[in-house]
Amino acid sequence: MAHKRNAKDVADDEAYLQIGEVAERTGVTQRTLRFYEEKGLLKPPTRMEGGFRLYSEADIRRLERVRHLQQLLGFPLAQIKEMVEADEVKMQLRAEYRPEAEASEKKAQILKAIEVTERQLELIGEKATAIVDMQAKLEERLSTFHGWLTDLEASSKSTAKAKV
Amino acid sequence: MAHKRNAKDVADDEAYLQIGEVAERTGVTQRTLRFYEEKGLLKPPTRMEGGFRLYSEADIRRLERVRHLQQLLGFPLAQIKEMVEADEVKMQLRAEYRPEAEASEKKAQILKAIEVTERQLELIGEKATAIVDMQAKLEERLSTFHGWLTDLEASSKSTAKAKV
DNA sequence: CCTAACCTTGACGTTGAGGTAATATTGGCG
DNA sequence: CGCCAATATTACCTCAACGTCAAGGTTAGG
Repeated sequence: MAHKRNAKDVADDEAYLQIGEVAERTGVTQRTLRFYEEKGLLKPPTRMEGGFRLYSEADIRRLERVRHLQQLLGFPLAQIKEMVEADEVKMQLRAEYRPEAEASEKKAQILKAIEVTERQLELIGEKATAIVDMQAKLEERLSTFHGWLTDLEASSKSTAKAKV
Repeated sequence: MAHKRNAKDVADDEAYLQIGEVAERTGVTQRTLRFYEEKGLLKPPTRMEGGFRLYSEADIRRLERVRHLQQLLGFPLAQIKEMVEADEVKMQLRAEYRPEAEASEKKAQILKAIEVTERQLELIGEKATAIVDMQAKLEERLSTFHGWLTDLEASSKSTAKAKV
């Protein structure tokens, strides 16, 4: 009940997935995948001759980072794009990091990565403190309520005692 | 350059503000104020005979809670509405809390408040952990990069020494 | 070669969160 | 009073982030 199948031609093997499979596996609609690509959140995947998109595991990991950022942090896609791109740069760096490379060049790259990371931290920072504050406030209120409750039970018990 | 003025009639005095003043004071546009009202995020303020809106300090505090939730946490207005309403319920409770009231009734109210608060915590909880995790991960990476940097400087220094 | 299932691009629709414009009232100083 | 800034209401516009067709190309088993 499915004519699709092994779409491995590009570099042969490597387990590429078509858009439908990705959609099913990740819960993201095909429309959204194309949309994200259009918006630059996902880089254009490789294609078969016919034009069918073929997603690599790396593509899927990227997609999942996007979704994570979007769902849990609720940032606008433009910002998410920034962050994912920054991530990509850092990955790049990690991969290319060889102690034998030219020192000055490496230093520049690392400085860039530091800059990018600091920017990301900045973006997240205020939200983080805000949300943690909020959480604390709510927990405090909750315990206040629980306090009232136990007060209440204590007094009702003493009332009961008095009646007996 | 402004014909507005003391709009105190309702219960006389109390320092009500017209929409324009609220807009200026809070940085929220008039359109947004009306929009929030329409969406139930703000309760309809009192009006003058002519229909001009008059906002109380309480109205403004509510507005500021809304903005806080929206800007810093980025929740959709529907959820913000939920939360603000819940807050209102809790405030109500706090105000009405008199140890002399009927015990069973009070208990029910407190239980309600606890339920509402727990719901809010639930909404926030996962976001909180996610964002804090994220922050931690970024900070870890940052220190990794700094580590690389100091490694680099150390080795360049030793190279220099060797040359001398 | 046929055909079912899958995919492509393109265009238009929708919902959330407001902005902008037009027209009608209102409020209060001179 | 008369004027005119401030408001109210109504209606349409925008932008983001997709949803939903429509019309046709692609893939691969039979």
